[in-house]
Formats: sequence, structure tokens, C-alpha cells
Amino acid sequence: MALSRNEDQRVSLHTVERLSVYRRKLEELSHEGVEFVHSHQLATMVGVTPAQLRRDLASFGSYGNIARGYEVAKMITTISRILGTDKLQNVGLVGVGDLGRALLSYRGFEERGFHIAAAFDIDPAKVGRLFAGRRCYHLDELEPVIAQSNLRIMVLASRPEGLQDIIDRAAAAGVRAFLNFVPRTTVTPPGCFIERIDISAKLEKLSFLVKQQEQCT
Amino acid sequence: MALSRNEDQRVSLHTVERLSVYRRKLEELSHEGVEFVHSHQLATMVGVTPAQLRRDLASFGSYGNIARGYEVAKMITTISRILGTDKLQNVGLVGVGDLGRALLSYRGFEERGFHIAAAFDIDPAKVGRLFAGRRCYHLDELEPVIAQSNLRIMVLASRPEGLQDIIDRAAAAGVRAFLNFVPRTTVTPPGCFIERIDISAKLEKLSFLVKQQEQCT
DNA sequence: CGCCTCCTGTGATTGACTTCACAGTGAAAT
DNA sequence: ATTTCACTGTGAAGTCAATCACAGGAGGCG
Ligand SMILES: NC(=O)c1ccc[n+]([C@@H]2O[C@H](COP(=O)([O-])OP(=O)(O)OC[C@H]3O[C@@H](n4cnc5c(N)ncnc54)[C@H](O)[C@@H]3O)[C@@H](O)[C@H]2O)c1
Ligand SMILES: NC(=O)c1ccc[n+]([C@@H]2O[C@H](COP(=O)([O-])OP(=O)(O)OC[C@H]3O[C@@H](n4cnc5c(N)ncnc54)[C@H](O)[C@@H]3O)[C@@H](O)[C@H]2O)c1
Repeated sequence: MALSRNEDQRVSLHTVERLSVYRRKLEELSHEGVEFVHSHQLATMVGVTPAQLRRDLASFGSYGNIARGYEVAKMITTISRILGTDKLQNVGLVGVGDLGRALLSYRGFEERGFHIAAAFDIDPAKVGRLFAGRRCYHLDELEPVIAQSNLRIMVLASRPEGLQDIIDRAAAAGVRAFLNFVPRTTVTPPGCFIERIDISAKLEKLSFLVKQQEQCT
Repeated sequence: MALSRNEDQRVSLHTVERLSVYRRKLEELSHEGVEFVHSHQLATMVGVTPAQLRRDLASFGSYGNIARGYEVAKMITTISRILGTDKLQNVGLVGVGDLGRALLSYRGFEERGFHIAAAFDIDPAKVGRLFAGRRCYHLDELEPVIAQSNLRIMVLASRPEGLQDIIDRAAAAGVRAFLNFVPRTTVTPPGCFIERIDISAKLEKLSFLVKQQEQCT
């Protein structure tokens, strides 16, 4: 529902989401000096079954040593290569509001291979200024900046009005994927991907679970 | 993986997530004066198949009029009741950093039935101050404020250090559900639910998809 | 050297969600 | 009144992911 294209891939998208989790835990282990880890160890640490972890790793041909387990360092680089985060890549941001500024000042993205290289807004009070060292461009400059900074991924944190237009323009200018925080349904341009983060919906899901649990009592 | 309990429920969690999307679109339609909507209309608007929409609505006994479709106003209140957002409920927030302040100043939560009633931090520069009208308490006051404001849901936007401790204390004080923005694996206390929002992981997923698509070319 | 133990990788199975397809139905039209 | 039409609700089929369970293998140890 959230995504458009889903053609024959070697690795399932569920697996890809778990790879992020594995990698983060593996990096923790690496910092602690751990060199090898068994499937059941890592699995219990991140809350999956050992069988699922093995299957996830096997889906791209893993190198688990039967006696010693998986090599932590090698697994980190392998997962990074699969995710495409082995090199720092530029991403764009539309909407320098409260949320957009929080994203701009967050250091965690750089650690994971993402650099917010450019921001866009329409508010004259923001255009031209620097936010956490990054220039805020007017939305009119979307196309040239996308080309110049080679943006393939764009984060959407503006207002709902005109969102589809921004998506279509960005897609035409070369953006292939969108991370959308704006609670509005969108049409995914052909060849593109849109991933939604709907915080209110997550709260509603939790509210449902709490309510359901109370009723079961 | 993200959730702990998943006992025999009448409505599937996938359905619940879609209910949020349906409700948002239904509210838009309601504002436009639409009174009835057919499954295929609403389905194409939110990007699901008509069959899935009908099944989702049927899973809690829906009232679709065969000739006119579903009654928009009635469906909104029904979904709200299912999600437990028909009455405004208090939620807590831990961590008044960049992200926490963005969440505090966001008006959208109130519209969906959630009121961030209290915030917690450990930074002396923040404790005691007001943020968007809400008081920031010291983490030491977690338990009494949870009881006083009747918090069942808590949003986590602090640093990774000590996160599990906060969760355990909040759970012991009566919190049943957590929305966690902090990229650290957690242990879910019995009877509780934790929903993660991992923004970096979403970017990694998009990075994977873009990379995969380029390779397919 | 041979046995034993424990782990990985994977075929097979189960379970869950989605999609298909159609019977039943109510309203409008004639 | 009857026919027609399009839509809903749902059994059945299909699809996909998670889990089970075990064959095979690598090292440790006597
Ligand atoms: N802040 C949150 O906690 C939160 C939570 C969930 C969802 N969201 C969503 O994220 C989006 C941003 O939230 P926010 O709190 O930062 O809002 P905000 O009002 O603080 O900021 C919105 C920014 O987008 C800019 N903008 C508006 N239209 C634009 C356009 N067409 N092109 C470029 N920029 C444009 C505005 O000038 C403003 O700077 C909203 O759609 C909101 O619904 C925010
Ligand atoms: N800002 C983002 O865009 C973003 C994106 C993804 C994830 N996150 C995660 O969200 C969390 C908050 O991000 P941020 O950018 O607001 O960070 P931040 O450093 O701006 O704010 C963290 C806040 O939490 C407080 N804090 C630290 N330890 C605490 C504790 N034990 N109890 C209560 N409060 C405590 C700090 O005093 C500070 O006010 C981080 O864990 C971060 O990894 C943030």
C-alpha cells in the first residue's frame, strides 16, 4: 500500500527492514570488541527467532562459520553494501518547519550514510538562511538543486497543500524515492517509491491495542 | 518483531493500520460534504483494492448500504471508537530535544485524539520550563505525573542511554504502550506494547530500493 | 583417528493476509 | 410489478512470510 514497485527482488522487503536492525546491533557489538556472533545470540538481542535471522542472512548468501558464527565486521559491510549505504549519499528535505529542523540537526543520519544536502521551503523568512549548516532554497529552485546535488531521495515535511506537485516535480527532476511525513495520500510516480511515516497512525494503533487489552480483562 | 503481545484479536493489526488511513480520507470527504462513498471510490483514493477495503470494514461488522455505499459520518465515528480515539487521551513524552519539541508543538495530534499532557527531561535547562504550553518535569517525577495525568501511552524521544530503565519504570507506573523514536533495541515489559519509528531504517529501505532498481536497468 | 556436540543452511510445513469471484440484495427505472 | 443494474459481504483460492525440523559439517577431545 505504501509502496508502488515491488518487482522480483532477491531480498524480501521485510528482510531489508530487519537488516537495518541487525546492522545497528552488530555495530554495537563491534564497538564492544565482539568479532563473531551466533544466530541465536544476535536473534535474541534484537527480538527475532534464530531461524528467521539465518534465513534473512542466507537470502543474500551469508558466510556463517558453523563453529564460530557470523563475522561481525564482514556482516556490517555486507549489509551496508546491500542497503546502498556504504557511501554517503545526499538527500533533500522539503519543509523547514519544526519537524524539518529537527531532522536537519539530527546527527544520526550521517552515521548511517545519509547527508541532508539541501532544504527547500516557501517561507521568505526561511529561504536563503542556513539551518544546521545547510542552505534553505526556495521551492522554485527544486529542479536545479536536485540535479546539482544529485539527489535520489527526498524527505517530505511540508504542509499537505501542493504535496503531489512537489513529488511530481522532484520525480521528473530525478528523485526516485520519498520519505513522507505529511499525512496526505499521494500518487506514486512511475519508477518511484514512497515510504510513509505516519506518527498519528502509530499512536492510533497503540491506542487500539491498549483499548483491546483493557476489554479482554 | 516490533510488538510483544498479539493475542486473538477480532481485527488484524494490518487492518488497524489501514483504518487510520481510511479515517483521514473520510474526514477529508466529510469536509467536502460527501455523505456516502462506495468501496471502490474510497479504495482508489487511498490506494488499496476495493476487496480489501470491504474486508477491512467487514471485519468489525460494517454497515454498507448496497445502493449508496458507506455512510461517511457513521464510519468516522465507528473507526474512532475502534481505535479508542473518540475521547481525547493524555500521552506523555520523554526527551524534550529537537524531536520532542517538534512533537510538542505539532497540532495534528489533538485533532486525532491525543494530547501530550506532560514532558520529561533530565536537562536542568529544560526542567520546569513550559514547551508549547506543556510543563517539562524532571524524570524523577515520572511515576507521580503518570498517575496524576492518567498516562497510558508514552512517546520516547530521549537519548539511548537508560532507555530500558525509563520503559520499565513507566510500565510499572501504569503506562501500557510506547512509541519509540530512539534507535535502540528494547525489551517489552509484559502486558505492554512498543511501536518503533526508525527513520534511518526507512531511509535505508528506500536506499535499497533505489539501488536495486538501478541494478535492474 | 573417530566420536560427539553444536551450529548453519534449507526443504517442508504452517499460518496469515490478500485477492478472486460470485451469490444475494436493494434501489431505480420502465 | 418487474426487470435491470451495480454494489456489498464472504467463501474459496492464491500468495507470501514465518516457523519447524533436520541433514550436513566444522571443530574439540579423548
Ligand atoms: N511536527 C511533528 O511532530 C509532526 C508529526 C507528524 C506529522 N507531521 C507533518 O510534518 C509536516 C511538517 O510538520 P511541522 O510541524 O514541521 O510543520 P510546520 O508548520 O512547522 O512546518 C511546515 C514548513 O513547511 C513549509 N511549507 C509549507 N508549504 C510548503 C511547500 N509547498 N513547499 C515547501 N515548503 C512548504 C512551511 O513554510 C513551513 O516552514 C506537516 O505536514 C505535519 O503534518 C509533523
Ligand atoms: N531529531 C531527529 O530527527 C531524530 C531522528 C531519528 C531518531 N531520533 C532519535 O530521537 C531521540 C531524540 O532526538 P533529538 O534530536 O531530539 O535529540 P536531542 O539530543 O536534541 O534531545 C534529546 C533530549 O533527551 C534528553 N534526555 C537525554 N537522556 C534522557 C533521559 N534519560 N531521560 C529524559 N530525557 C533525557 C536530553 O536532555 C535532550 O533534551 C534520539 O534518541 C534520536 O536518536 C531523532
